[in-house]
Amino acid sequence: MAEKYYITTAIDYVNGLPHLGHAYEKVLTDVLARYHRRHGQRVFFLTGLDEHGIKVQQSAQKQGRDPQEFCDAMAANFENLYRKLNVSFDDFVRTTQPRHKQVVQTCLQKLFDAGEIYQGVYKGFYSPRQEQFLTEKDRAADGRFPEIFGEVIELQEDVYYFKLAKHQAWLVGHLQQNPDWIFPSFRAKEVLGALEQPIPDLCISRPRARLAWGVPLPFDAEQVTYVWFDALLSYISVIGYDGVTVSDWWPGINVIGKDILVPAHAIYWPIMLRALGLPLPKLLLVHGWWTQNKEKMSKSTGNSVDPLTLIETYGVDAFRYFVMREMAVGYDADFSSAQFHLRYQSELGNTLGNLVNRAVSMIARYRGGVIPAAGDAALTVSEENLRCEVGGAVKAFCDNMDKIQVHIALMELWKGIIRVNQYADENAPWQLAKHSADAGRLDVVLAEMAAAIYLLAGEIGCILPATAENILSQLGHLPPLPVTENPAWPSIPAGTKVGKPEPLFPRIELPVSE
RNA sequence: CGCGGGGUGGAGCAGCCAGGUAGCUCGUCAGGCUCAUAACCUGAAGGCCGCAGGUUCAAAUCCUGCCCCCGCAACCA
Repeated sequence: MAEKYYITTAIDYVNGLPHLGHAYEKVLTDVLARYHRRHGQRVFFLTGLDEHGIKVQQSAQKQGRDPQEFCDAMAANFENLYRKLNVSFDDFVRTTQPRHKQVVQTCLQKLFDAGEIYQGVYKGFYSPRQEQFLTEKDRAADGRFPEIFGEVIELQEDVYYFKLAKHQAWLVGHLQQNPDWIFPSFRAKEVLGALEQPIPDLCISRPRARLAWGVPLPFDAEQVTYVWFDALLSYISVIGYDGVTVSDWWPGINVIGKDILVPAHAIYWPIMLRALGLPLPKLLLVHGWWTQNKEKMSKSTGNSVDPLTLIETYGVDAFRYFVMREMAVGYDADFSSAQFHLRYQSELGNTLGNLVNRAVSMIARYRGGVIPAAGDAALTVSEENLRCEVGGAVKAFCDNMDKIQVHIALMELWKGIIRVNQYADENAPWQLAKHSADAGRLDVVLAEMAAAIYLLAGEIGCILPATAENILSQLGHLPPLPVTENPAWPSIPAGTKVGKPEPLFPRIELPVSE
């Protein structure tokens, strides 16, 4: 039985439009899912949306819509983007789906019965105008609450709490004993830092009167669950959890942004799972943020990047390539459209696109479009070196993908692509074509180039699925190859006819605004 | 002394956790090629890897201190 690989993205909150950060996370997760699939593993890839909460309820109200209607409309934006990004998710969870809500209720009841949830009170400053509790952070410099909150009153509510504090020591121990549980490792330091302070129990409910848009508590119809308790369970709800057994997909890998590591995924989530008697995720893969001109992206400063515009201009694979290549997994990276354009032009167009184009063109021109069959006997040291080095590039690609170093994996893979360009120049098939005495040699060189590209298309397909398909189609509709560390040199069936040479990444004029 | 990240040839970045020829894209200079998307290939110039100590046969990489830059927090259910 093939090894299983379960991976999830964070579920995005629908109260806003998807941006570069959302797109990046989905592509990263998709790349890992595709890699492991092509590696022969059984993969389940889950993404989805977080749709409950006060913000959604208020936004829906403002538009005079039913919350579910509002969610459906917003969900379409996300799903649309992810489909355009070629994100190969196996399921799409929405926290408003009955299949999810049912599991949330099961978990709540189970934890309530086990004494992990108890009733308490919450007291704080409340703004009726904004319909929200205020915190110290909301105070202006003079200590008063800003005008937009209107009259602020002190309010007390009955709510339910989930016991976090009693699990704190255990969690610290887990982090210390499993330094690789969070990737990159420096993120674990932040968690341990946060855990040096005592953590209060987590309030997990709201009175229904104030917040109707949520999952009702099974043991108190006047309350609904709030925030993370609902959202985090999406990682196990749709793969199957009945309160006793969880689907064998679990545990999996949770891919998240650094903003939701502490406290949600590194504190609430493991403690929830422990209280439920379930294993912790295999890994928390924490990625960084995109900045623009070194500043945090935000709608208010008008510097947010719209992935859809980039996809329309450059194509989906250009976008996927850029975000994978530009960001060192785990760290922040800066987005610049000049850099995007540069990578498109040089690495995609000149290095990869042009290689495929020249190879297919030569086969068309010199061999009537049929990829020549060359026997192994005719091989020279030039082919031996090529095979060795392209094979090395594939291995380096895999090694780095296994370590989730996607940016390095791409760099290594590109060394293989460059090597094929070098091979072409080294053997100059356009010269061989001038003399009939060199016909045999020309066959070998053209076949070798085609085979090398065929092999590399397998790895390319993990990152750039549409491009890989395009390459295989231009090479005569070859079937995709699996990805392995030590691949055999591929053989192409005799008589395979190449397609019409089409540039993979046509040159694009820089936008005038640049 | 709050927590964390960063400071690497002209630009932008990898490499650092698992010490051992300083890598990638662009730019510059010189040459080659003409199959190909004005693309491709070769060679060269250009780095005291923020500063100062320490460990080591060996440090961009580990340890200590300092200087800049950037995020996150500072009783946010």
